[in-house]
Amino acid sequence: MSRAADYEGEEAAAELPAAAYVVLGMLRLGARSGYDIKRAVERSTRFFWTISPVQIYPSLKSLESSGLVHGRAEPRGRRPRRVYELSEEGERMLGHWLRSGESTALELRDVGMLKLFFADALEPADARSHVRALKWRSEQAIDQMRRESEPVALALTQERGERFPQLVLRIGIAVHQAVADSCAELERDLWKGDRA
Amino acid sequence: MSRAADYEGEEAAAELPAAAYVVLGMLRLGARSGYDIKRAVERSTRFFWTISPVQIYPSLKSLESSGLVHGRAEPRGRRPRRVYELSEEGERMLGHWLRSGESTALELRDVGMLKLFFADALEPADARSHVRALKWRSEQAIDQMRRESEPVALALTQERGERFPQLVLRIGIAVHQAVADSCAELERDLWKGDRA
DNA sequence: TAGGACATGTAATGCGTTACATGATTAT
DNA sequence: ATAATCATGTAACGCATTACATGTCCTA
Repeated sequence: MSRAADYEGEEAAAELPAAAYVVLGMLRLGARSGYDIKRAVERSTRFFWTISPVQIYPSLKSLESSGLVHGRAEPRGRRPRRVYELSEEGERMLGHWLRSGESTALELRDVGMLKLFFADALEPADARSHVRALKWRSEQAIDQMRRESEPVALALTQERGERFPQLVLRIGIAVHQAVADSCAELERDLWKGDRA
Repeated sequence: MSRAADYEGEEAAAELPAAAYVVLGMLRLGARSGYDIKRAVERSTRFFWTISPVQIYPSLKSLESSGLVHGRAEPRGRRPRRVYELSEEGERMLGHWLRSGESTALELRDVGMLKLFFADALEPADARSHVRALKWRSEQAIDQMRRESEPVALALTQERGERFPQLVLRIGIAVHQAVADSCAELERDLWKGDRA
């Protein structure tokens, strides 16, 4: 029940929330349970799109009740567990969403950058430490992508011929490298500026 | 009234939503009316943090009722208009938020990248056109930053000595340049891959 | 036998968007 | 006269987060 009604519609023409497409997409990439999806998100899309576990399970239910996924119980011992697979309609829905991208408005949300934008209100030392923090954060991100995401993406390429997870990862790394480099440069400039 | 109560609290210790800090920050940078803030956001923070006009006016009211900003009516002819300025408490609140950044989780949301992540579900031609769209989008963003944001940021530096708007803009341009470059590279690789 | 990973939820709250609405001033 | 810009809102809705809750299985 819950929100199922929102998703239902004669021809499944209604738009779904982004989280639902993440779920559909992850099922398509081989995830079977809600937990699988949660882990996959943590290791891949997290860097440019997060969804929390709390969204995944209700979403799966809704998608099932509107026929976009098929689910069946598959308990492990006495522990309940439900596995899902994409229906043909689900596949179509996902494909439609992917192709409808022309209008995708540029969207990039980052509180860290927002804070830096207003950093003239801070003492120079605090501002510099904020820049360092941003740099560190991006370096950490690159590190994690290499350690956690890259192996998964590589496996997807080799085992299933899915190339894009790997390619998007490359963009993610490049973006964070750009942030890290810019921050390093800023740090130098700020240091000079404050000495002069 | 509306949400004023949410913001109130004995010592203004409660956290504000991010939108409120944008408002405070923009007032600090010289914006006076809600409309000023709206324009400032469109020309600057928009690239990494958007807030809509609908958030600005209620936010100003709430901030006023909790003493973080002072407002007074200043109509232009018969057209109503209200101007605001940061109070000392508001200044402190902003500063506190800016300094509390240690825990800022990495956050970057982009539907375009999300779609690209799942683009193996598309025909190669569609996938390539999506990559081109992403590239174009970043090129446009760079263009706009140079044309619209840079002059504003420069003015802030020269007229008020505020350096960070300009510096953050540099990061923004670098990020989009990285995306554009990555996409160009992807395009070539995809082309090769599909021919082979 | 205790801790960590597996597995799945509910309830409350509120932020943010979408759609709608209104009217004054200035420039063409 | 008409359009664009200035200026400020209201109402409804729903996604998404936070906090909380529960229990199983496996491994050291």
